[in-house]
Amino acid sequence: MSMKCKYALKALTCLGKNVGKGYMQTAFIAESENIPKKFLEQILLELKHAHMVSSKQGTGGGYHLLKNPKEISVADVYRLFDGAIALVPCVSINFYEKCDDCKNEISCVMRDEFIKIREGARIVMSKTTIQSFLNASKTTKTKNN
Amino acid sequence: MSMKCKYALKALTCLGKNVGKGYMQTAFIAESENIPKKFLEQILLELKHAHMVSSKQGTGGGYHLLKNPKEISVADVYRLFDGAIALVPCVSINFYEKCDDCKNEISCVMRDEFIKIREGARIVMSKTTIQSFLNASKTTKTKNN
DNA sequence: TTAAACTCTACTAAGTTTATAGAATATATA
DNA sequence: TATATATTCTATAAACTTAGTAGAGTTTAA
Repeated sequence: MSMKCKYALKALTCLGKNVGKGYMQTAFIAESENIPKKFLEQILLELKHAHMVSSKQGTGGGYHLLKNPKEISVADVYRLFDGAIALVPCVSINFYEKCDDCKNEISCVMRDEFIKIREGARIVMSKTTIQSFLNASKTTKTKNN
Repeated sequence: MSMKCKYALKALTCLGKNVGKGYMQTAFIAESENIPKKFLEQILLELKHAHMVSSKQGTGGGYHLLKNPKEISVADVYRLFDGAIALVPCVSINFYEKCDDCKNEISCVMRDEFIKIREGARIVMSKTTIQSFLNASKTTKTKNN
């Protein structure tokens, strides 16, 4: 996973703690999550364009979640920043491409197995959401923090 | 997955078809699997250094599998060429590294979830072996080939 | 009017990927 | 022994990706 994608997940989780409390600024998220501010600006903008967050400019502005934390999965964020979950493009659901080196996709002996691997990853990445991270912070974690 | 890793899996499967039939040459594998020959040479050499294949130089030489196809998993080959299966280094079993941006690993709210995601991928990648690909080629696939 | 804060595009250094090139070494066989 | 075959090993390079940085512009509240 790229740093960009990881930063996005951290930023979304940070925003998830603020639901119902108005706008949260880039500078605040950057500092609390240890993310370079200018880089985070780009990331939040991409999340906005993907309709995961909403923003307001000017004094008192910032970002807030546009979706329920339960409805933003690691799979969604991964696809946005890093692309396909599948190991090879020819078994990708959302980023399908023909493999350059494959003569015949139907007769490829690896394809069916790669689909199983994709499903293994896809299912667990779809089940894990921003809410999963928020739940973790409510248990023992906060005591040691 | 890198092309290098995919080529390695294809080469190993090709060698798997030849078990008990002596040596198979790089040039033959390159042509039947559509892999650039000089690139494949490097890959086979790495597989040799990892003790997955054995080789013999000179006329009539080539490569053969050193392990049972059942004992070479996609996870093994992936780790050799592409490194960690985990999405983030701090939850990797074989390639552990501290995350630069994490202040405290214990209190990280994403870690436990990333471990679950790693297990989803790791288990299915470990179950899938060169034998799995060989089995696929024995069923309907060969008819359409 | 000014300061705060997001918006947007361009750029860049470093690292990775996907090869290619060529010389060296080992082996079988004529 | 000479030759062709085939692996071994290291170096190099072009293209692409990643992880940012820079800076000018726009919107908003006070």
